[in-house]
Amino acid sequence: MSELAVKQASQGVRSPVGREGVLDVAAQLFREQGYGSVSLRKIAEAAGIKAGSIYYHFGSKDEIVVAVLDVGIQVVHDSMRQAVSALPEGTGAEASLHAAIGAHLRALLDVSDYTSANVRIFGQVPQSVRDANLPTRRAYEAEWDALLSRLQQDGALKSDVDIRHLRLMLIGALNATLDWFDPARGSAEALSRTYADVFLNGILERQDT
Amino acid sequence: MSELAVKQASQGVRSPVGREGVLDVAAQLFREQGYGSVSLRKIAEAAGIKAGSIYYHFGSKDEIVVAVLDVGIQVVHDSMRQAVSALPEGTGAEASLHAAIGAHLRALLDVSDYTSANVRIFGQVPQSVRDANLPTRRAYEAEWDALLSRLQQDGALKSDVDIRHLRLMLIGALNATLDWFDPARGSAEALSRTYADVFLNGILERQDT
DNA sequence: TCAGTTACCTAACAGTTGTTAGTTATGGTG
DNA sequence: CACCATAACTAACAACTGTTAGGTAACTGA
Repeated sequence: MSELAVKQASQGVRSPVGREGVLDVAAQLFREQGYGSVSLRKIAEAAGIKAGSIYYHFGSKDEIVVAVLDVGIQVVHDSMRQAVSALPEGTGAEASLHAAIGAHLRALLDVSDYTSANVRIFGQVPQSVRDANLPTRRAYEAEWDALLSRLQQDGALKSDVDIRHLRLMLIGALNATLDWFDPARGSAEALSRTYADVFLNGILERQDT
Repeated sequence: MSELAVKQASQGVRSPVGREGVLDVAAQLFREQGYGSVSLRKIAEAAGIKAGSIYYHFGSKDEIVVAVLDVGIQVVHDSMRQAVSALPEGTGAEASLHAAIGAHLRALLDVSDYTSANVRIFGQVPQSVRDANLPTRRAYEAEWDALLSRLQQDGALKSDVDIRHLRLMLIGALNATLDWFDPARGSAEALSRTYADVFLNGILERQDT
């Protein structure tokens, strides 16, 4: 039984788990165990209900997965947009990129089971589920492309780097941290500083200065 | 039926599929479809034999997966080590890193179903299987750490970058290309040039020069 | 009080999974 | 020829999967 299930059981009157409760538990299990080894019965047990009851809230397993994936992108998208738009006007490329990278990493590593579940299981999920999540994904990608294009047009980024490529490389590197990052041994904050510095300035020792 | 199965069937005398044939087919299916949705019956059918027959060559499904994962690392490890050791003595950091990155990307994107299967399914596989693959993995990681340390000791890399972090960031970014790279629309060769340049020099436009 | 809604439960279904035991055909070796 | 290892096959198993139909208890508004 999950914490949620225990909590429910210890209360005299157990309030309904509901659609949201099922979704929360599903996101957590997907993040921890991946898509393939999380069955509806596992989700139900962790939520403190029976498997059949899930069909009161959702029409199919795919419907749950799609919902988790969509929320996962929305959370990181909101986080990133808010962080960037909160910057004072005329903020430089360095600070802008650092803010965006920090927001992405925080959502992924600290804040949201939904976002980490998305990154973890997107490649394991049936094609139809992936397709359903695509529009939400594209919107987030467009946000990044807009930011990077703006910086490039300001002359802050090299004019010969391809924006799409750069975005794929950047987000790919950020998402890969999920495989090894241990929040007990480092902060997402410090990580984002390292990543921003490497991407902005490279790792080569320079003769100038 | 797979190409292999068809090939076998069209020959009058079908030569045995064997352990190797099963492994090849398994690697290809894992690369294409991930771990969860590839059953022993799918592997068997693609190989042109029946599911039960697989147990003549392997003791369990896990044993197949472990074998695929190990070969996948060995291939990319050999490729990378050979590329770097083939360089003339005194080769600079730029060329060394470019060679290593190129070797990794070629193994991942062009050459080996085993390597791409490894990257794709490692995160989907049971803990016990992951553990069995760990020693092989560590050896490859050590090869990278050795290369990066050497470059740093030569004074070519900034002295304040953490080697382990850098390796995780680099390999993470490289492996992430598997999710979107289309060999029909670009070469792994060109990709490795882009990646090496970004990591070495960064994306910031510079005032100097 | 009573009908309606909400949120669950029970029990079963058909299909798929990894795995096993026992059998069979083939080709080389004494 | 008989013998034996190789490499497969058939048929079944128990467990687990997503899913469905029908039932039940508790709260809500009239």
